[in-house]
Amino acid sequence: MTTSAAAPTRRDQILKEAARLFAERGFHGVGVDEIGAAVGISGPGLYRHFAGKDAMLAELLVGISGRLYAGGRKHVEAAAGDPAALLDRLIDGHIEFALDDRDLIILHDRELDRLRDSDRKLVRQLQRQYVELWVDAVRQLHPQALEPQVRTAVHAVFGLLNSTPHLSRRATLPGRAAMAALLRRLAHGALAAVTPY
Amino acid sequence: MTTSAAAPTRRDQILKEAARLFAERGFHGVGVDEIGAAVGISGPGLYRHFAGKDAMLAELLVGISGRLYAGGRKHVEAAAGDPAALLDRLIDGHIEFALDDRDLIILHDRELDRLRDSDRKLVRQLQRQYVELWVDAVRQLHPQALEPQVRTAVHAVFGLLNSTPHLSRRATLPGRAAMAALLRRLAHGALAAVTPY
DNA sequence: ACGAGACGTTAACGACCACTAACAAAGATC
DNA sequence: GATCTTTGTTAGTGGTCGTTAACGTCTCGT
Repeated sequence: MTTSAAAPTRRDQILKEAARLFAERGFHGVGVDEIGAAVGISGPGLYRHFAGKDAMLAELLVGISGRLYAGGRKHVEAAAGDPAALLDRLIDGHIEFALDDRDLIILHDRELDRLRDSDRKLVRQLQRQYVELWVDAVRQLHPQALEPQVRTAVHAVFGLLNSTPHLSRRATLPGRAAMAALLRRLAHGALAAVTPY
Repeated sequence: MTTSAAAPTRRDQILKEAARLFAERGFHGVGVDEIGAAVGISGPGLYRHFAGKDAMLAELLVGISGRLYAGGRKHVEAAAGDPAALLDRLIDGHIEFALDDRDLIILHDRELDRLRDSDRKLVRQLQRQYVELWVDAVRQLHPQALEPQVRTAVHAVFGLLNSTPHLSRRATLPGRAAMAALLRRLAHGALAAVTPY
C-alpha cells in the first residue's frame, strides 16, 4: 500500500456509482434503488450514509468544483508570475480532470440546477473563481483582447476540453497520452486566436 | 396531413416551449402540465397534438439532427470540391445553429438517451453522418493527420462551438456578430492545430 | 457477557406524474 | 340545420419514486 486513500469506504463507493448513473441517465432518471443495487445494498440502506438523493449530487458537484478551483490556485502559485507557464499548467490540469473524471465533468454543467439554493450558490461561486483564474492568465497573454471576448473564449475552451465524454465508446479513439496531447494542441490553437492576429 | 409552414401553429408553439423547458430543467424535470401552461392550455390538452411527452422530445431531436445534416450537405454542394471553403461554410453554419437554437443544442447531446430505440438510432445516424462531413473536410486539409485524431478534434470543436448556452446570462457578452466572429476564429485556430506543426 | 452503535433489511406512506375517460363547445361540411 | 371534426376541459387511475418506520444483526469496548 502506498500513500493516502486506503480502502474505498462505502460512502465513496456510493458516490462513485451515483456519479456514473447520474451521468448516464440524468439525476431524475435514476432511482435510489438502482444506486443501492450498484453497491450491493438496497435503496433505503443509502440513508445511513446520505441525507437523501440530493445530498449525493451536492457532494459530487461541490467536490469537483472545489478540486478544480484548488488545482487552479496551485498552478497559479507554481507558475509564479509567468503567464505562459500558468496557462500551460491550467490546460494540462483541466485535461487531466476531463480524462479522469468524465462522469463528474458531465454532471458539472448538466445537473447544477437540481441543487438546493445554498449548494448551487457555492458551486457557482467556485466555478466563477476558477474561470477567473483562466481569464486573468489569458488576458496577461492577450492584453489587447476585450474582457467579454476572453471570458467567452475561456468558456469555449472548457467546452472543447470537456468534449471527450461525448465520444462514442465504440469508435477507435486515440490513447490517453495521444488524446491529452491533441487536446493540448487544440486548446492552445484556439486560445492563440482570441486576438484577430 | 402535410407540412405546416406559414403561421406558427399550436404544434409549433408547444415544441418551442417544450424545448425551452426541457433545456432548462431536463426532460424528467418538466411535467406535461407545465408545458401545457406555457402555451395556455392545460396538461392533457397536449395529447390532441402529440402522442406523449416522448414524442415531443423525439420530434425536437430528429428535427435538429436532420436540419444540421441537411445544412451540412448543402454546404458540401456549394463548396464544390474546395475543402477550405467547405470548412468555412461548415463552421459558419454550425455557429448559426448554436446561436439561434441554444435550447436544441443543449437537448441534442443531453437527452438523447430518453428516446425510444428507433428514434435514438435515427438521431445517432444523422449525427454520425454530420460528423462525417466535417471529418472528410478536415482530412482533406490535413492529409497527414490520423483519422481518430481528426474525429476527436471535430467533436472537440463541436464542444467549443456549442459552449454558448453555458454562458451566464448576467455577464456582459459580446454581441451576436462579435460572438460569431470570435467563435469562427477559435474554431479555425483549434482545427489548424490538429497536426503538430 | 452485554449493551451500544453502525449498518442493513422489508413494508408502507404520500406525493407526483404521464396518461386516459368522459364530456363540451366552436366551425366546417353536407 | 344536423352532424362530424377539431380542440379543449376536468376528474380519475395506475405506477413510480423518495423517504420514513420498525425491525434485525454483527462488532466492539468495557
